[in-house]
Amino acid sequence: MEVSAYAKDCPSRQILDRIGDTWSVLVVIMLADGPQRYSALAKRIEGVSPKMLTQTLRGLERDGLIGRTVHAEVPPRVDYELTELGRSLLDLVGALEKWAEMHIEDVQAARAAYDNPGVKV
Amino acid sequence: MEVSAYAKDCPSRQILDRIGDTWSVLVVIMLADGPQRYSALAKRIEGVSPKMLTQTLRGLERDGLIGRTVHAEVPPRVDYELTELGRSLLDLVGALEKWAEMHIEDVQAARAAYDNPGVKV
DNA sequence: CTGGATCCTCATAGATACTG
DNA sequence: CAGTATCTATGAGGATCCAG
Repeated sequence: MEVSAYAKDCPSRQILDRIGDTWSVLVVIMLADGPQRYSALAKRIEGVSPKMLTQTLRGLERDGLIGRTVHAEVPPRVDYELTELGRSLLDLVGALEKWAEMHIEDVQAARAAYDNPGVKV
Repeated sequence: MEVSAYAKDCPSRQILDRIGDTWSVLVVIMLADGPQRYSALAKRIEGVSPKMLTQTLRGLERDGLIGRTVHAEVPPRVDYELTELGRSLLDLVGALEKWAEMHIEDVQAARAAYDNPGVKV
């Protein structure tokens, strides 16, 4: 079997690109608490710029993972919330966190060993 | 709760950065078949440059996900194989593929709808 | 054969300032 | 408030050459 990095139609690749994105997963996790306003997300997700937040939200919205609701008010108010599809993604994120917690020590130990070849040999 | 993109000590973030990497997951999947030579990997993974392949392999090796065996032969021969830790990652990749297969149609439909706002409204 | 070293370029993250 | 417009710099990644 051969694999192609250009197999863009590969489902896994598409999902991987989305969750591999720095901000997407953070936004999804934030929205797990319930609907949030743009400014709330901006505040809670430390280090994100307006540009990246908007870009991330648009991407998630396009993929049908989150919904966007504009309230006709002054001042403007926009709420974002997880769709059913988005919530299903939480299971995957959960599995990822679980694996990470279970194995992170092994990984870090391996890194330490790799970076300090001389020690304890 | 606040999240920080700079929470580099967050296990999930570290794992995400690794599997979000374009080539890492492909290499891991390739190695699921058994030990492989550098040149075999280079051939099977379409589009990867020697530099990126080496870089990816080093990263995976550093994280303890793959093992590297140099055979004292001429011509040189180097085998890569999954470690136990690496194989455990296959479960996670499997979960990801499963989610992707189950929901990719919804995602693609959402994208189509997003990209063609006028249609069927 | 394996892969290190170097150079280059193109994409994009991020900061900042501005607007409906 | 919720973004958009613009700019810059960083760095991921490709191509190439070379060495053990």
